[in-house]
Amino acid sequence: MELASKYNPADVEAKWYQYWLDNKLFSSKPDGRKPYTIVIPPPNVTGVLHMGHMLNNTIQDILVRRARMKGYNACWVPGTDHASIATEAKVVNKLAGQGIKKTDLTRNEFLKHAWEWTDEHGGIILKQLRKLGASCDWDRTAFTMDEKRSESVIKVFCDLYNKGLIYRGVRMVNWDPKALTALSDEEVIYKEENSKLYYLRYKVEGDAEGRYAIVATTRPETIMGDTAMCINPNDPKNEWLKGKKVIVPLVNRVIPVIEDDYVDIEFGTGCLKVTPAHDVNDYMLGEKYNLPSIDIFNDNGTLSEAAGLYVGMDRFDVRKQIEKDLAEAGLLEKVEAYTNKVGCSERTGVAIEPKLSMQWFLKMKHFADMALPPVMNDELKFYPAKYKTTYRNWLENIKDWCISRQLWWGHRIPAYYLPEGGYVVAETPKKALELAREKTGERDLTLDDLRQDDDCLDTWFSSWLWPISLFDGINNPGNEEIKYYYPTSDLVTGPDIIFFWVARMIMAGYEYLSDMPFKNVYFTGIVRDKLGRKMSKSLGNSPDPLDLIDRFGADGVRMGMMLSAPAGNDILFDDALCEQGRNFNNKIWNAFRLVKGWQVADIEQPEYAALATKWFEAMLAKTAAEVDDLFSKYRLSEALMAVYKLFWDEFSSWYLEMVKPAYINGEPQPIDRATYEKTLGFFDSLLKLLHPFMPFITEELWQHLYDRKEGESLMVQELDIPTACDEEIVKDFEAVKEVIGGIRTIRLQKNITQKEILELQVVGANPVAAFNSVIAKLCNLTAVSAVENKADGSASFMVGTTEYAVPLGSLINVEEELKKLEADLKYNEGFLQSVLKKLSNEKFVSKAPAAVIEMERKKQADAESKIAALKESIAALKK
RNA sequence: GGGCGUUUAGCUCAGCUGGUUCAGAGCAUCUGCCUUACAAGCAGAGGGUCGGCGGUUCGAAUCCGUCAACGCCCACCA
Repeated sequence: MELASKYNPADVEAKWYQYWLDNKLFSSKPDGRKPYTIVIPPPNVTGVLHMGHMLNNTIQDILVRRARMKGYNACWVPGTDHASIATEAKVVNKLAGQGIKKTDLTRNEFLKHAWEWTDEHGGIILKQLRKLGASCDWDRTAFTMDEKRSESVIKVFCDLYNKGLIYRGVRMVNWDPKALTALSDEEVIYKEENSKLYYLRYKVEGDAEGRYAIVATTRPETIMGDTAMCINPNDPKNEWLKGKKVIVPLVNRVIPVIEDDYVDIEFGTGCLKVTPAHDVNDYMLGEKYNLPSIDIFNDNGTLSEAAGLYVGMDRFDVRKQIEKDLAEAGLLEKVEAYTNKVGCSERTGVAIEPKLSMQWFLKMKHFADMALPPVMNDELKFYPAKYKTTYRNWLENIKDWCISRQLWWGHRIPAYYLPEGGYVVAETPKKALELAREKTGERDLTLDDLRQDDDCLDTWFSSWLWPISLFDGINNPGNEEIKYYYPTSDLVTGPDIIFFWVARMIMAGYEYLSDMPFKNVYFTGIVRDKLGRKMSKSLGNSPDPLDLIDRFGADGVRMGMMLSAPAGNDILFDDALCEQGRNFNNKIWNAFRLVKGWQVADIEQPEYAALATKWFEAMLAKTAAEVDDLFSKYRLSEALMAVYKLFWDEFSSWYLEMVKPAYINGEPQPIDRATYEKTLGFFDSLLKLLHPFMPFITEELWQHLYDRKEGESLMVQELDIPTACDEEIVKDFEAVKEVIGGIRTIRLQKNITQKEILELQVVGANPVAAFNSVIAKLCNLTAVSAVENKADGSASFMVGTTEYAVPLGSLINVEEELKKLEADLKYNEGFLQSVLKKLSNEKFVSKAPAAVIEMERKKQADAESKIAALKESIAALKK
């Protein structure tokens, strides 16, 4: 078999992915094994893959593949989210490009366009995930708006309504004037903004002296909605305003001065304008003091007829204009620069307008009470655990969830209004009609008499059911799949959606299955560029994942993602990491070429090879145990690093070099069968350990390792490497490595090539005598001999307390050697001094534990013996 | 305003139930090698008073206090 000297991922990745698909290796059905389940955080249906997805899905795939190889029935369920606002905005934009306004379309016409868009762009992202190697069970691919999921959502809405947990009412909500819909509190992002604080003059009605109160506001454009001015009753400087009435500037409306200690005496002038329709706090004051409420805005953020002034102008244009007009009218005291936080829509970015409107809400207290304890007591674990605090904070201050959206793309609220007022809530129009007839007592009511609510539900109202609805657990409670796969095992997601999604899934889980939706949550970090900046389109610092895969191979990119992605820490992404991944692939590839290139013969196994296999077996066990442990702690990048070092350093640089057959007269020698078989076995184990991280190259090599049958695959092999490790040989071998390193250093310093054969002398007892054959092979030695005194003219070094010497005859430079030895001696004497100082400290000796003191004594003894040996060497050189 | 987190080698991080696994890893750097698997490589080497200060202790990267810088989350100060 001929293999190229460089690994080419493009040659094999598509082939093996298709092979896995053809053999249905990703598919999962309930059986007698233990389940391991992950539900994908559903990406937006029309989205494209970005680096965050790469990280997230690489982690999920690693977990799933590992679980599969550990004997679990692994099931990774893929799907997409309809992303109500985002998708509707895209469709509206697209239609606008064709000169079509949404308002010109009927609901059904619009939905037709939206579905067309979805069918056209939908699922691209899932196709892209295949390039990454994602081992999802694609037959299970779901969509939050497909039939089963939609049915689940409607069912749950009705159920919660019937339980009295959903109510409808007029409340102050976050209004997005661009998307023209209400938003939940979580969808509002507060951004710091450099704005201005305007000081306005409110003249006091009937004041002979023409006095005025000064009100500081950031929103002068809302004065048309003012229905009161408020002062703090305990504010002496505004005492004179008590009981007075003031005149709203420009508007000339007379409004009362009310008193409430909500007002901060220190802020501005201590006078607050009250605009109940456009500020949450003002709304509260309005309710308390029964103030009228004047809604001066249209839904799109322009001023309404009710404003009286500036009608039809945009709110921000009005702010500029009214500043001028106020100044001209002499009603603007001053303007100060001011930084404040402005709530913006998460999706459209525009400033949120608090707005009174009729919406549907879900009572959250009930859910919060269920969802908090399991996380706090670690039944449901968060990695990293610090997010428990964040979680608790939110749940302890939970507010009702505004679940209605004034959008068409989504699950339409199953509420039906009756001709005479009132409404019924039902899963289907037919059931609604029955209920309506019951409720009204009118038997001849028809469907045409009922009008379904126009709003649809918040996207998250469907995603919160995801771990349940994917297994149809809402529509078919207790079905075989939900019983088998639920609760799922791990959830991998970003901390940015801990409230939106994670918390709410936990709530839904306890509400509908009385159990957690997943056992562990792994929060990934945010992918940033190497300068620590967030990846964004506008900065242009986000690489195209598919381009990266082309350049480095999927395995290389996967490794690049994982190398610096400890749970919860942001990852600073750098192409160089993928390059490291690619290089590693090449290393694996070449090691394989070496091994498969050997001629095998039925000859006796050399002693060094027997030792090498015994040692590597121990290293393999040790690393397998370490990797198990790291996986149990979700420290995946460290697990990868452990395997990386095992393969590159221990296997390639040490083991293969030890067992590699020599060349004689330019002719490669065969390897003995025993070592060869062992080596293939090691390779097999290494491929298993590596497979979850880099599935493609490992499958390719595994298929070449032995003759495989059609349909066989590494991805379903059992990862069953023994973890019992021979610690003794591992420890001994560390010393062997040091001895070999010592000799290599001598070769380098003295410019002696590897081809020149040397001799090694061990002064006194040789603690690593058992490994002489290994040392001789790797260092090209004639012999390793134990001596009383080393030969004259030799270069020496110490490992532990043993001195090793390489006789070099005339090659040795006495001056240089002396210098080196004396420096060594000086260091050891200094070290001994510090140890002695410690040991002569009475407090230390009396208080430190015996084991620690024993350790110090051993240090002392070792240092003393080293010093003696060094002195001897120096004396010998000097004579 | 409240809460959380971070600060260790040039970079990214581990170590933080106090003591030879305590000063580590990978990458980068430097030196020597185109040695018959691999220059996307091999063999070596250098590099940090563990953010500052103070305390506890025989002993502190590790525990306590404090200051500083950076980051994140939450909150109705107009």
